[in-house]
This record gives sequence, C-alpha cells and structure tokens, in this order.
Amino acid sequence: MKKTTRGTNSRRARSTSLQRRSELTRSSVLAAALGEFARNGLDGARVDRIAQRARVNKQALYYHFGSKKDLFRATLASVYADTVPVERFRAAPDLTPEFAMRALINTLFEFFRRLEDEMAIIAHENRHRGKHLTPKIQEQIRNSVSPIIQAVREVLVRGQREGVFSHDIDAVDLYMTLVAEIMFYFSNAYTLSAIVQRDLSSDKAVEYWKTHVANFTIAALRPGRV
Amino acid sequence: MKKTTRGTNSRRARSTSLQRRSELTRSSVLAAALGEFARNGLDGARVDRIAQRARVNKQALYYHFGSKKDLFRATLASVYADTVPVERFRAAPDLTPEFAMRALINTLFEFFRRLEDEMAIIAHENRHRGKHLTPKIQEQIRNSVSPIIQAVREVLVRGQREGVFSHDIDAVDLYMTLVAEIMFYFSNAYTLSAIVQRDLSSDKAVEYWKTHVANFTIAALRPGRV
Amino acid sequence: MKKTTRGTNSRRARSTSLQRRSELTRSSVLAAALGEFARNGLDGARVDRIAQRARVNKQALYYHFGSKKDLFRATLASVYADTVPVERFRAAPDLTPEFAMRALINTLFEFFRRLEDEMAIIAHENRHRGKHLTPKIQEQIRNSVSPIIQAVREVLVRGQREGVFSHDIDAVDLYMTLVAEIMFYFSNAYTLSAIVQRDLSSDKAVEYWKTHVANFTIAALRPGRV
Amino acid sequence: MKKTTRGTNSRRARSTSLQRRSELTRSSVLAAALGEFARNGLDGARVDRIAQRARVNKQALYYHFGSKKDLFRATLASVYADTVPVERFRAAPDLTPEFAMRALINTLFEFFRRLEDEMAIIAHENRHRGKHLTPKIQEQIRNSVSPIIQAVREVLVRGQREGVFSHDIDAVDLYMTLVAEIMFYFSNAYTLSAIVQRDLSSDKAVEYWKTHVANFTIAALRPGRV
DNA sequence: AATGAATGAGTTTTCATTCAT
DNA sequence: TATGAATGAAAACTCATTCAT
Repeated sequence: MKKTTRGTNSRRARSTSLQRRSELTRSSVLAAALGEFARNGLDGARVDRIAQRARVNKQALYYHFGSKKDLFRATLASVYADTVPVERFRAAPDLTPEFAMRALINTLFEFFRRLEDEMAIIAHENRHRGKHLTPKIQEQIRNSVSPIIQAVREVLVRGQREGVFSHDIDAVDLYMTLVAEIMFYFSNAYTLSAIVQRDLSSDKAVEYWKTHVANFTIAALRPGRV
Repeated sequence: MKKTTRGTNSRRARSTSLQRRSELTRSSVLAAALGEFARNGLDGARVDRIAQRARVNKQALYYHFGSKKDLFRATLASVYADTVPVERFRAAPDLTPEFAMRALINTLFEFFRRLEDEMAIIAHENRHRGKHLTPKIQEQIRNSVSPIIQAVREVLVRGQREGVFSHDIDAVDLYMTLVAEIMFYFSNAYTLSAIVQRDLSSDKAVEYWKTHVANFTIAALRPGRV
Repeated sequence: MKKTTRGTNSRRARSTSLQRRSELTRSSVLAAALGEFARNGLDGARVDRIAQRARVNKQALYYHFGSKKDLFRATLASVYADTVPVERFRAAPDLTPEFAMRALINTLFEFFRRLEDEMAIIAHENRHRGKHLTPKIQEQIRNSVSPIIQAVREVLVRGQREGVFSHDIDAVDLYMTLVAEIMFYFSNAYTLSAIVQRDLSSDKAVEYWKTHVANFTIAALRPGRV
Repeated sequence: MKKTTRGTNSRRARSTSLQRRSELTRSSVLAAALGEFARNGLDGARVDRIAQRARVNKQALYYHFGSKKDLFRATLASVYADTVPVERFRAAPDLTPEFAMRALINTLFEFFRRLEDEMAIIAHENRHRGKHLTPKIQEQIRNSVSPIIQAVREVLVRGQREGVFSHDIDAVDLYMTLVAEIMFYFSNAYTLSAIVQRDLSSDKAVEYWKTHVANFTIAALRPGRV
C-alpha cells in the first residue's frame, strides 16, 4: 500500500491510514477478546490482558467498545458474524446421499474443531441464560446457522427423494442432533476424558468419534418402520 | 443431588452437638456454592454471596474450605459425589428391549433436566481445561457415571441377544451419544432457541426432543447392514 | 513422679498434677511465644502458631495469658527473668585481671550467642519505644543485668587496684561497651554480612570478632594519658 | 535521606507534566513507607496508613510497587540508596590524627542519630534473617557503606603513619566497632534506660556516650604492646 | 481445662474505568 | 488518538478472640 500511495499528498495518506488503523484496532481487539473471554469467561477476562494481546492501548479499547460488557456483546456478535464459510457446506451433488452425508459430517467436525473459542463463548452465553442475546445478535445467529441447516436439508431431502433416507426425520432436528454430538464432544473433552480414561482431543480419538457419529446417523436414517 | 437438610431446624444448634455441626455447615456451603458457581463461574462467583445463601459466616467458609478455588474444587467433587440414584436406572426386565431403551432415555432426560447447576459446573470446568480435576475427582466421575453406563449396557446387550439391536455399537459410545443429545439440549437452550425461534425449555419442547432422541436412537439401533 | 505418688489417694494426685500441668502449660506457651515473637514480632506472630508449637489449646493460652499483647508482655518479662546464670559470671580470682577480663568477654559472647530470640524480643521492644516496659519489668531488667555489671566491675576494680587498668573508665560504661560490641554483632549479622561479604555467624567469624573485642578492650584499658 | 520535595507545591500537578509525576509518587510513598515500616515492622505496617501519609491513592502504591512485601524491599533498598553525604566524612587534613578521629566519631554520631527510621528498618531486616536482601540490595549496602569505611581507614592510616595509632587494628574492624557502639546506643535506648535509670536520648546523655566512645577508642588505638 | 467451630472487624489486593498529558 | 498514572469500589482473605460442647 505504501508503495502505491507514495507521492500523493500527505493528508489523504494519513486519513486513509487512520480509517484502516481504526478497523485494524477493532478487529485485533475482537480477536484478543475472543480468546480471553473464551478461556476466562466474562468475569474472569481481564481488560488489561485483552489490550495487551491486541497490542492496543486500553483507552483505544474503551473508545471503540465502550465497556467490558459491550466488548463481550460485540465479541459474541462477531462469533456468529465472521465464521461460517458457506461454500464449504455445499454438498457435492455427484456423491450418493450417504456419502454426501458422511462428507457433510466430516466438514462439520473440521469446522467445529477449529471453533474452540467460539464454542466457549456460546457456552458461556448459555450459562448467562442468553442475557446478552440482543435481537440483532439472534438474527445473526440465524443467518449464520442457516447455510448449515440448508446443507443438511439438501442432503437429507435428496436421500429421501432417492429412497435411501427415512421420511420420519426433520432437517432441523437432524442438524441439532449432529451439532449436539459434535459440539458436546469438543466442549466436554476434559470431563469425558476422565470417564473413558483416554485423551479425547487426539486426532485418533476425534476420528473415532467422527466415524461413530457418521455410522450412527446413517443407520438411523435408513428407511424402515420406526 | 440437592442437599436435603431434612428434619433439623430450630433445635439444630443444640441437638446436633457433635461434629454434625461441621457437616451441616459444609453441606450448606456446598449447596450454596453449587448455585453460585453454576450461574457465575469461578471468577464471577462471589464468596460473600455464597456465605449469605448458606447462612453461614464468610469465615466459616474459609475455615472449612481454605479458599475460593478450593471451594470450587470441592463443589466440583460434590457434583459427582452426590450419588446417582442407581435404582432409577435399573431397566424393568419385563419390557421389550426397545421399550426398555425408551424408558431409559426418558429416565436420563428427567435426570439431567434437574441437574442444571451441575451441568453448568461441569461446563465451567471444561472451559478451565480440566484444571481442577484432581485424580480423586476423576475417580469420583467414573464411579458416578458407571451405573448409568451399566444400565445402558444391560439394555443394549439384552436387545442384541434378542436380535433386535445391532451388534455394531459399543455401550460407552451409545452412552456418550445419548448424554450428548440430552445435555447439549439443556445447556444450549438459549442460543438454540434463537435458531429455531421457539422456547426450548417448555415441557412441550422437551417432550418433542425426547421423542426425537428416542426415535433416532431406536432407528439407529435396528440391526441391518451399515 | 508418677512412680513415687503411686498409692496416694487419687484426689491429691490429681490436684498435684493439675498444678504441675498448669505450670507446664505456662512455660511451654512462653517458650513457644519467645520463638514466635522473636522471629515475627508482635504483629507478625500468630497466636495459632504459638498454641501449636506449645502443643496446647488456644483457649488454654487465653486462659493463662489473657491476650496476645499480654502474652507478649509476659514473654518480655520472662526474657529477663529466666536467663542469667549468675555463677557463670563469677570471675576466677586466680587469673590476672587481663585474663579475667578476657575470660569474662568470652563468657559474655557465649552467653549472648544463645540468646538470639531474647535479643530479638529486646530489639523489638526498643522499636516499640519501650511501650511494654512496665515498672515491674524494668526492675526485672535491672535485677537480671546487675550480676553481669557486678562481674565487670569486679574485674575492672581489681585491675585498677593492681595498676594494670586505667582509672578513667566507669564499670557501667564498660559493660555497655562490651554488650554493644557483642549484641550488635549478633543482631546485625545479616546486613553486616553484606558489607564484609562473609558469613558472620560461622564459628570462625565469631571467634575472630571475639578476639578483636578482647584485644580492643584490653588495649583501651591500659593505663596511660588519655 | 529524608525526602525533601523542594519547590514544587501548588503548581506541582501542572508543571511537572512528564514522568516526574511518577517519581514524585514513588518517592513520597517510599518516604511514608520508611516511617511506617520502621515503627511497625513489615507485619505491623498498614498499607492504608502508608498511602494516607504519602497522600496518594492506595492503588497508586500497588501500581508502583506491586505488593506490600515488594514495597518493603524497595524501602530497604532506598535506605541504602539515599546517598551518604560523602563530603561530611572527609577528615580535615590539618587536624592531628587523634582529633581527626574524634571529629569523625562526632560526625558518625550526628549521622546515625538522624537515621532512627533507617536503623529500625535494618533491624527488622535482620530479624527477618535477611530474607529480603537481594543481591542488588547487598551491593547497594556495600556502596553506601564504603565511603564511611574509607574515611575511617584514612584517619587510621594517617595516625599509624605518624606513629600515634597502633598497627594492630584493621580499618573494617574499627568501623564495625564504632558503628556498634553508636547504633547500639540509639537502637537500645529504651531497655538501656531501664538499666542505668537515666533518659539516654537526652542531648546530655548522648554527649556523654559520645565522649566515652571517643576516649575509649583513642585509648585503644594508642600504640604499645597488646 | 480442652477442643473444633464460629465470628467480626480489619487488611491486602484486584480491576474496570477515567484523567491528564 | 495514544499513553502512563490515578482512582474508587469491591473482592478475597486473615486473624485475634470467643462460643458451645
């Protein structure tokens, strides 16, 4: 950027960089806040630490976000705003429904696996009984989730149409079921590990659970009397 | 799991002369701590509030538990120490395996439904990455969970023996699957509500999900090629 | 004791042992308090710790001494009450005055060297500007110190009479001078060690200082013009 | 050694814009801490009282010093960091060695007489068995003390060269001897007063002891067989 | 006289937030 | 805007002392 704007008058160069700077500040604060809130919760999080991690001054943080609680709200919103790469959930239409479903489950696993911090924030918010869920954020949640539900629905409907999936199941229910089995695994890894006495965060363990979920789901979807 | 300080009331101070007094204090502090930690987490919890709710002097709390962190540890342990009502999970042997499984799922729902605070504590501990899980507590977890796993195993094995359940599934995996679908529902009610735009905590909604889980599970367990 | 009183009626045996017990309690509390107050001062000392070290119940401590401050006062008094073994300071009359003086200095060194705790208490009291020095304690101080001063005086006077010590020095001044050089060494060992960069508490270092003090004193006492 | 916040007063906040503010806060806290720790020791000192005396917010104290213990360490360091007025210890070369020595002793008396608080801090640290003596502080001690030792050495050597002082004495030993007799007097004034039944802090009493110390020292330094 | 538990009044420390430059 | 310093309110924790058995 510097190279291309070299030569233009200094005032413009400065105002541009200020805008950019502001955005950079916001986003680096949000990134830092995500990690801090995820690990420590709203109360355990330290404003100083967020500012330090974001490499911005504390005052800048207050300037942009107003207060710690507001920053938490903004972070919560950003969790749903940023993170869904829609295209990843487009099921390949050339696969059989069963394999498309397995592929989708695989994608969901990989997707959630990287959202440790986001899941922690969401869990936290639920423990706060949705106190910070403004209508706007609720809408963001729906927007964010809908492409995933849509992807589930597409595969499900195709399977039903082709007669390989049961008609007795609803797409949203299936979505919730899948997310339950995936998120539960990742968010409860530590206490579950005590039960099964294995490290559930290892690649091998994750792969095992992924296969189980896929098999279980496919089995449940087979048509037949229920 | 909730403390039932049955009987002793007015005459308590005099009649429970011995070290009972100590136990009463301990248990009422633990009960208060459970609620406070569940709602607010380790950092958000207030020692004053716990003491107040427990109707004990704040310093009694320190006398018995040493520090806030230690109290959290003790609370976590108590979550698993309070005995699971084993008999509730004894499947009636006169039911068909399918109905026994449905009955078991029903029991699990009712069981977890009352453990809001306990689930929150466990969620907190997972967010803390198991920092407070001492070996002793880990053992308590296993002891606490094993009768439930055992109940799941019994029904599963009976169904497999009678040829109505698939042999492709492991009892522990099934246990985890069921708990995932149940606990996830209760712990994520608020953000999930934003998605489906319904109040998921109503009896009707819980009943709906319970039926879904049962149907889904039974379907998955049908024998046949996978 | 038990053996000799065996056979006497139980009441007497008990009352005797109670008296004894009381005295034992008092003295073991005082001994524990001495160490605790010496190491930690009045404010830093912990009543719990004193009771624990004395292996008595806290209530016993309060029963016998009333309060922490009173216990400190009692400890301060005991410092001066217990500790001077008069006979040790009787100078051997067959030594020359110079050797008698060296012997006396040696005795003083050995005497103070074992009084680390007592010196700390005294230092503490001085920092408190003598706040706890009741008239009674002041008298105890004089009683306790006077045999030492007397011993110094005897050797000094004998030397003066025999013409080997100067007449220009007062016995009390000499006593204070000696005590200054000895107590200062022991009570400031840690900061002095930083200056001379040696461990002043080693036997060798103490011996060196003892010799210096003796030489210096003897030299100062030689008769001659001042 | 006492802080003299000279000059700045009303305009202080505005005129000392830069990091001077910080330094002023630090130094006024240190000055207040010196008095409080001297009088009450580490445990007896009250952070509130220090902040109040320093006329700063209590939290400013934590901002600058971290904790009570660290403040004690800083205070201890400051005791030795405040520069010894070297020039005061330069002996006038036109005096005879004997008079130079008397002058030096006089200077030492006047010097230590004003260091009541500093001596108390040092006494506390010794009672703490040098627990807070970091290597850095140890070096500060040496640096602080060395000009005094040097002054003692100069007078001693000159006297030895001129044949009026004995060669049998070491400069550091002489320094320690003098400091012992001076500091001991001031730090033990209260218990010593009980012994001699006089008020040792009066000017007259100090003068008497000063003369005694000088006479005793000069006498000890006379050359001759030891 | 002995003991575990309780208590109240402090004391240190923390932390979000704001000021002044 | 950026920064170091300041601040007030609250939080955790401590400790001498007393109670009840």
